[in-house]
Amino acid sequence: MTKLPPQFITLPDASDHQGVVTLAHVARRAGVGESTVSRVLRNHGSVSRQTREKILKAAAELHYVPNRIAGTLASSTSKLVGIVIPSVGNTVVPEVLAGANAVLEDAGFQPVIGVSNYDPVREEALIESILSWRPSGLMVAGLEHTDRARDMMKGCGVRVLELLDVDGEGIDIVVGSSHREAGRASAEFLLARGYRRIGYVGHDMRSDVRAGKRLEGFRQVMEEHNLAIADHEFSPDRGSSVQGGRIGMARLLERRRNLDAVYFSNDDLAIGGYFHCLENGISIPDDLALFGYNGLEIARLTPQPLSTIRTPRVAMGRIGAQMLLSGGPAQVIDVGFELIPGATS
Amino acid sequence: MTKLPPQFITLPDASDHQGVVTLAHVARRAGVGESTVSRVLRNHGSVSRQTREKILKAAAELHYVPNRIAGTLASSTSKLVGIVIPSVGNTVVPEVLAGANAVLEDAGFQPVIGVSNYDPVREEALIESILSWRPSGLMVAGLEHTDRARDMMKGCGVRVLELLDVDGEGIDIVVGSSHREAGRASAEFLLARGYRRIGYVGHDMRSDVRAGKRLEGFRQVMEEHNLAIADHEFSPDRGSSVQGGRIGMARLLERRRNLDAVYFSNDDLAIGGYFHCLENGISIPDDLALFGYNGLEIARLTPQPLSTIRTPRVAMGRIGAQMLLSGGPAQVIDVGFELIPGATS
DNA sequence: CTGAAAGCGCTAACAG
DNA sequence: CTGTTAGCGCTTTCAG
Repeated sequence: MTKLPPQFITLPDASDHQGVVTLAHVARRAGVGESTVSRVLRNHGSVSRQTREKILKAAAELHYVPNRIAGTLASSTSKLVGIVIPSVGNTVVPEVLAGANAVLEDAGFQPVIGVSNYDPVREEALIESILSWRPSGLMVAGLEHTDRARDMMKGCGVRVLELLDVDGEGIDIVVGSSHREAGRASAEFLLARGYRRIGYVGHDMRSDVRAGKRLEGFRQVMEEHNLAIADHEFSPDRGSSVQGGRIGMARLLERRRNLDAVYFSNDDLAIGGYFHCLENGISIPDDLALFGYNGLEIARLTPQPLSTIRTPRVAMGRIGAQMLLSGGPAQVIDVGFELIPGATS
Repeated sequence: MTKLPPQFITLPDASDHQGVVTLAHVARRAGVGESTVSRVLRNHGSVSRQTREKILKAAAELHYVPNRIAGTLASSTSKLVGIVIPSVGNTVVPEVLAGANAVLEDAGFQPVIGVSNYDPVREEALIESILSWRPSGLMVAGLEHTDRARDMMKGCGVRVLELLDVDGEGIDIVVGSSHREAGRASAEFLLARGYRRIGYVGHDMRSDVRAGKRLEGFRQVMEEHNLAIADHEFSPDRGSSVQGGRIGMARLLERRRNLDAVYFSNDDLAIGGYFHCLENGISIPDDLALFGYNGLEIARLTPQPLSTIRTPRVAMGRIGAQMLLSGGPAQVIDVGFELIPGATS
């Protein structure tokens, strides 16, 4: 129907090193049609050995780099996966990311990431922004999102993976562990060892919902034993911080000298608390027991390994990514956790 | 366990189309041309208040999410920035990333990342892969790359930022600090304090070139004083590891009981070594001095803060990203480093 | 096995 | 201020 005046049809000159090399350049240089080049470059469809080699040679000579933007638009199948993480500094996130990334890479996917900084509103904006790149999957942390964020994730026709937590309602695929149960297990462990006057050192609960769930579980068990957390101290920091644990610990002990155990919202804080004890000659676990969460490498290598709970973080990322790409049904996978009794309790 | 919502497609007024809402739908619904919609949605060009609102309303009603893939192709200006990092687990990378990400986000850019795992060949592949998304900038770690990787970065017409190191020749923009100088400064510091029998505990030098440069600088100074590193131990781990430092330290001391100081390739290893000493009653710094590299938070919060060198990592990422986006000339920025005398030397 | 042609959804001149 | 019209570079029928 529409025809271009012949004089406007200027096939790109293969020897033209100015603009970017396109598939058309390769085609022209190899003396074949564009579609054939496309077939060869994607290893799709059958092409004679001869032309294939001709094309490969031309592409190499021209230093051709395919334009995936164009490819994605044309095929409307993207090799992009969106990832929204709460933070990069956190020790947990990198491990989950590493597991996921390994799978994604093997499958030829490229992650587009956004960092929400534990802010749901920011997360919402990032999700929208990332969705506009038309990824074929989206990974987010946790189950708590703004209403609009949930709506977008539900309605965008893209597979969604929610990681790290199973306590709540998911959108599509959920891979994580129960933080409430982890909190319960921690309390049960400490109580079984005879500790009764237990304090808590945590960080900002509003931003780290999962730490809040652990505390909730911990409290539940205490109440079931007609006990309560003796005192608590919250570090103002968002997320983990050794310094926060150190200070929180100092403050807590200043107020309560009779505690026999302290439960920390995570290992970073616990290590801070541990250092405080080391420095102040507080004997562990005799004077005071410590319990963390995460199972960080460093916490297992201190002179006295920290009692803590570990989750299979790398596996979480791996499994999640596999499910995201596999096209299976929506489901929840609880990867569980492992309580590691250390020398601090 | 859970079931997939029966249908994703929620198009309030999908009179004639299947699939996702496009700009054309919005245009039709608002009764205007596509280009007008485009103008409004991008806040570009002038549109009457009336039609603008009509369009915004239509877009909202249809839950329109723009397709940036199409936009990028059409305008051939991408809001993607490629980032290739050696690892996610490393403490250094997240901080640089955080600095860079803050700038990128403010400017509306989305990072596409790849993890090379300290493997130059993998890095090369990632660079090619990421370049195929036609980003408007590319950030990589360090100055050492395969020849082909360098060629691609030079020839792709995209601004390139090399981070973390300035000892060598850069491609375009370089933001980092001198590792050789850091190594030299470390040696000078230890020598000035009177230490002479100095051992070294490091990790795989071939993968972490920058650690190798530090060691080189350290050795230079030793030689200038007619001294040599007494003994060394290499952890097989790629990158940092507390465990590696612990084991390396143990092995080193087994062989050499007369050392008076140990230089570590980074703080993670140094902390491992420190823990070994704590546990084995080795008095620091009287029996043995320790020196690291990185200035990690945790290394400054141990009962005895570690002597180490710190670089402005977040600032590095920030400055680098700013330069990458600003369109300025190619240049090298040495952000310097700070030697932090701790209590371990 | 290969090429021609019709878009993918959006932007960017141009006209009006 | 607004619509029309070509493409962006690639994939994908669909003929040959």
